[in-house]
Amino acid sequence: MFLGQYRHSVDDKGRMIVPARFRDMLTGPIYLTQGFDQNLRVLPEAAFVSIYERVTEMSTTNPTARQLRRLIFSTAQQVDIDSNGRILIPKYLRDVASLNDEAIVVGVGEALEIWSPDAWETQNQQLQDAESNAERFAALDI
Amino acid sequence: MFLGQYRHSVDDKGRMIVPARFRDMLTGPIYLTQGFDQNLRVLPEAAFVSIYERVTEMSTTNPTARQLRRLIFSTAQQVDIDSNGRILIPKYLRDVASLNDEAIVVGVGEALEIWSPDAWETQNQQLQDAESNAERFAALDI
DNA sequence: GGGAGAAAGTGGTATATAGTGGTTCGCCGG
DNA sequence: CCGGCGAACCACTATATACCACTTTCTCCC
Repeated sequence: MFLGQYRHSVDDKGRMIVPARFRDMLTGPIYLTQGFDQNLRVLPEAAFVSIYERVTEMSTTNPTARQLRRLIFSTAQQVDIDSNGRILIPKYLRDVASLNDEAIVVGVGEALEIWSPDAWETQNQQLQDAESNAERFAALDI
Repeated sequence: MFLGQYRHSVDDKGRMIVPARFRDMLTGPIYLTQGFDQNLRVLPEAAFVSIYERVTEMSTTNPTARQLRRLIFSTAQQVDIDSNGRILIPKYLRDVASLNDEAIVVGVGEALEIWSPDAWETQNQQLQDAESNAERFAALDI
């Protein structure tokens, strides 16, 4: 289970540390994909396969399904953790998320998200809005 | 069952004592999450897992679900009790609850809450207001 | 009621490891 | 054959965590 948030540097080659807490949960193949909110997602094999299956069984004749499929697979990349615990983020994915020299890595349960500090700040503002939270949580009925 | 309230110091590394009364009830994994009122919640495993499952099964393509997932998981952390009976509260969670050098730990039945002294004072004022209590609690029909 | 002992609470220090940056080696292209 | 780019390796620095020692408070026994 991926939890918490971390700030890490991205060097000019696009290398970024995977927070140590997450590393032992990422032993198998890792998939890096474009997220839905100007961010990136890091998926362990199981999570990626489950998305793959759901998207694949969607109708080919549905234009939206085709677009979703393109979005997910054309931007996806299988990456490895190097001997120092880093992954290499391809240039085109860094551009998608506007990553420069720093990134915020966020645990969201079964996956990770990578954000530019600015985008995360904006996102966080929204998340800390107490009133909307009341509505969000109401759906959960905790 | 967690009952009562305690005042404890938080050192500059974010370490805080778990009141001795609560410690033997917190043997398994412990989860620290953001609460609903600028406070933190300490949950035993079972309680957190039930939240995890409900949030995880929500759709990835639903923006509200994504935000809810971020809100809950990015502000959560699995923590351990060290050999001295303390837990380490990550910086971002101390910020959420405005914790500096002291915290109030409150038992609320199946969980604990951690408050900054100021926030607790405000909360306590409300709780001690007998007249509005009568009205508010009447609506609950216990 | 007082004293002693044990447990709870606090703070500091050292060390392992996480994190960062640089350099070299190899491969591919010109 | 030479040059450039990319990837892996290596070494250093910073930080987090685990360990240790001390103080204070509470409880039990005399």
